[in-house]
Order: sequence, then C-alpha cells, then structure tokens
Amino acid sequence: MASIQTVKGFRDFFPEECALRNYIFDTWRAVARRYGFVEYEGPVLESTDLFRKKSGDEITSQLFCFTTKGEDDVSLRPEVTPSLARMATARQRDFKKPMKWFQIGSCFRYEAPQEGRTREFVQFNADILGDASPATDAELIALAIDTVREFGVSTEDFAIRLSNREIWNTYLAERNIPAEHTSTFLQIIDKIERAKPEDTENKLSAIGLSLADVRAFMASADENHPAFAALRENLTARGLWQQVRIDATIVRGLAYYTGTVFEVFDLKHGLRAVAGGGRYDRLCALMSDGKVDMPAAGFAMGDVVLGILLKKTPGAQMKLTSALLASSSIDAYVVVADEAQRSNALAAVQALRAAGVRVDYSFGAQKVGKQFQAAEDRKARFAITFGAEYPEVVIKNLLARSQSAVAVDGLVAEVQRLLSEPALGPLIA
RNA sequence: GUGGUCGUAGCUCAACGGUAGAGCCCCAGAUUGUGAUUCUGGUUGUUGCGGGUUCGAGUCCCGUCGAUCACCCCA
Repeated sequence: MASIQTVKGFRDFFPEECALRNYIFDTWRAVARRYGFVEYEGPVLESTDLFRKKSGDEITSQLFCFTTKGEDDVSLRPEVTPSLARMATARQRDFKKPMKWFQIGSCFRYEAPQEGRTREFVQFNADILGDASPATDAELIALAIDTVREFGVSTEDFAIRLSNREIWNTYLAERNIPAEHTSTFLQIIDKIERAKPEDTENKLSAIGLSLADVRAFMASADENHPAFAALRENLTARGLWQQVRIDATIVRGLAYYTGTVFEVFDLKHGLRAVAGGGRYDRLCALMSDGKVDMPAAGFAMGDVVLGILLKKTPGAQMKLTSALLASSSIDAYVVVADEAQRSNALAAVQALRAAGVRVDYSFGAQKVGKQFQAAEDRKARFAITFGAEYPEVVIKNLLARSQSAVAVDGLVAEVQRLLSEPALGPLIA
C-alpha cells in the first residue's frame, strides 16, 4: 500500500480509467466539431477575484484557493465560464458572431466527495456568444442531447429539464416584489420540492408571497408558456422536443443566469445532473466593466457523472467497451520463434511501425506458446512468426486461427492488405 | 461544514477477544515452433494510521485519515 495516497477527492488514472477518459474526451470533441464549435482553453489557475466577482456564494464557498509565494490570492477554477467571459470580451472584435466555442478542462471544487462528486473533475463546456436568440439556446440543448446520445445513451434513458428565469422575474414583477428579493426567492424555488412545505410557506410569506400562489403559477408554466414557444418550435423541427420536460423548479445555483436554464438528467438511476447550463446575457458586461455587452449561453457536462451513467446504461456500455478495446489493442504481435532471427524480427517491427501498424513483441527470449499468449492478451489481430524458415515468415489470423506464409520483403504490404479487410467480428449473435 | 456506515494481500472477501487465511490476479515450471484446460511452485500484509482497555486486540474504546450515504449543492 502506498504510504502517500492521492489528495482527497483527486483521482489516479490507471490505463483503464485513462482510456475511459480519453473516450469521453474524443466523443465530446467529435460532437462539438460536428456542431461547428471551435476549441479554446483557459488557465486552470485564476485570480480568486475572478470567481468572487461573478459566481455567487454557492461556488465561492467551494473555492480551491490558496496564496502564492508572491502573496497573490489565487484559485483553481471551479468552472470555466468566468475565464471564457474574460477571454471572449477581451478580443471579441477578432471573432465573427456568433462565437461557438468549446473547452474540455479540469475544474476543482473544495467540497465533500461522494459518488459522482469529486474535488477534481473534467468539464466539457460549450458556449455561444454574441447571439441572444432562442435559436442559440436550442442549438445548445440539441448539442447536449446529441452528445449524450453519441455515447449510446438512448432517449429513454435521459431527459432535459427546462425552465426560464424570466418567467419568475415576470411573476415577481406582477406582484410588485422588490428586485432585492429575487435571489432569495429563486433559492426557495430551487428547494421547493425538497424542503418542508411549512418552511417554504414561512420563507415565502417573509417576502410577501404564498406557497399556494407559487404552486398555482408553477402548474401554469407548462410547455405552452410563451417563454418556451420559439425554443419549442426549433427543437420540434429537429425532432428533439420530446426529450424536454418543462420544470419551473430548475433555476440553477449560479448567480449569473438570466433566461433559459436547463439540465440533463438520467431517468433510471437517480444520478446527479449530467449536464447543466443556461443563458447569461449580462456576464460579459460584468466581466468587462461594461465595455462589452455581449449576450451568451452555454452548458457544462462533467466526466464523473457521465462516466457512471455510461457504465450503468447497457447501450452506452457496449460502445464504451468496444472503444476501450480499440484503444488498447494492437494490430500485430511479432513472435520470435528462433532467437537467431531477433535482428530480422526487429527490422520488421520497425518497418511495420513506420507503415503505421500497431506492433508489439517480447523483449527477451520466450517460449513460442508464451508469445502467442501475449499476442492474445494484447488483443492482437495477427501474430507474425520469425523462425528458421526465414526469409519466409508466417502470418496468423488470431481470430480465424488461420495462417499463411509470406516472404519478408512483402510483409508490410501483406499486413496492410489484411488490416484493410474487415475484422472477423464476433460470430455469436 | 454536520450526521450515519465502512476500512484485512494488487482485487473480492474470511478469521468466537486467543498463532492472520482463501479464491482470483501476477511470475516461473510441467510444455525447446502456436493461443485452451489442468497441475506444481513462488511473490504480496507493520489488519488505513496513532493512542487506549486487556494476560492477550483484525475484533472493544478514543482520535485521525480515507471511502461511501444523507443533508447541502452541483459537473
């Protein structure tokens, strides 16, 4: 046992976990690019002021912060949106609008670790800046849906919870509630399904509202509400609206959201939110001290909850397994049956690798049986045996268990030809 | 940050307060040019860590660290 463990809430990535992580990253990238997003990256460490300035109490209480040798107050980023807002506003004239940007990066929150919640995690962030239309929100929700589906999670396994903070702003305005109560009110709404009704009633009456009235309003805020009309039309056209559930209790903790807010959540395992996001039209103005007033919206998806969901969802698990196999397997294993041929075998290993073939072999003398076992363990498609019959070598298809001899001069071409043929798939249905 | 449960070999887990074990994995051999099975042998622990009670603690008590669950909140 190691005498020094990983820091609480941090993770080691052994090859298997690293392969899972890379599979997730690759899929995120592929779908984001399919949607026309470009990748960017911000710093992991930021001045603590950046987060105090905008994130709100929820997240600043979880900051992974410390003081540097130069006595600067810095924090590992708990999220990437503040950095994005700074970057985007700093050079926004250089980019045509709308800006469709994504990032894959580690984030850190100093909170109690649990399943699905670590102190270090990776977020996929997709944001669209410079366009305030509902079409932007729809594009982001569509991207979130397609990303989850790309992993093999079916439409029966997840849904989108959708709301809009504007409907609550209107609600409060119609009842003449002062603006300073807004954030208090949204926190009450956020907890309304979890808190005791009498507690909620007390808190609401303190700001001049009643639970019955709030309940009645929530019941009226369905998918026919005007706030969702454009979004509904857009997503219906894409065939995605059936994934959406209107849920007025979704307000989201982050202080900077202004309009549409949504979460991706699984329907079968009661996991934490897989992704969440919304519109934050005033953040850029705040970050640039009013110099750049740019509407924006985006969402984040974390690797931890997503990884759990993929392992628990049968369809996703199959894709995951084959992706992990593809990333760890090799094309060919060179068997040195006669040590006198090791030099010739090494020459062939290099020639194959130069041609792009994934090749491995044994470093030292080993029995042929052991080498074939190693080839099997490495999930090699072919074993290439170098023995006394050199310059003839034997190529064996380890799945079909068939083999043929070939002159070493034609080995690379022959292996490439064989690899171009479809692999013998599993014969069992 | 608050409360509950748990912590034994790399992994999964045994062991009444009385000498710390099994299976799997890994390595080697049986088997000197072909993947399975089987058999044989081998490596691995200050029982998370630190105290205390006891003739004696993996076991009971306290603390601590970690995991996990609930609260909280979110990716």
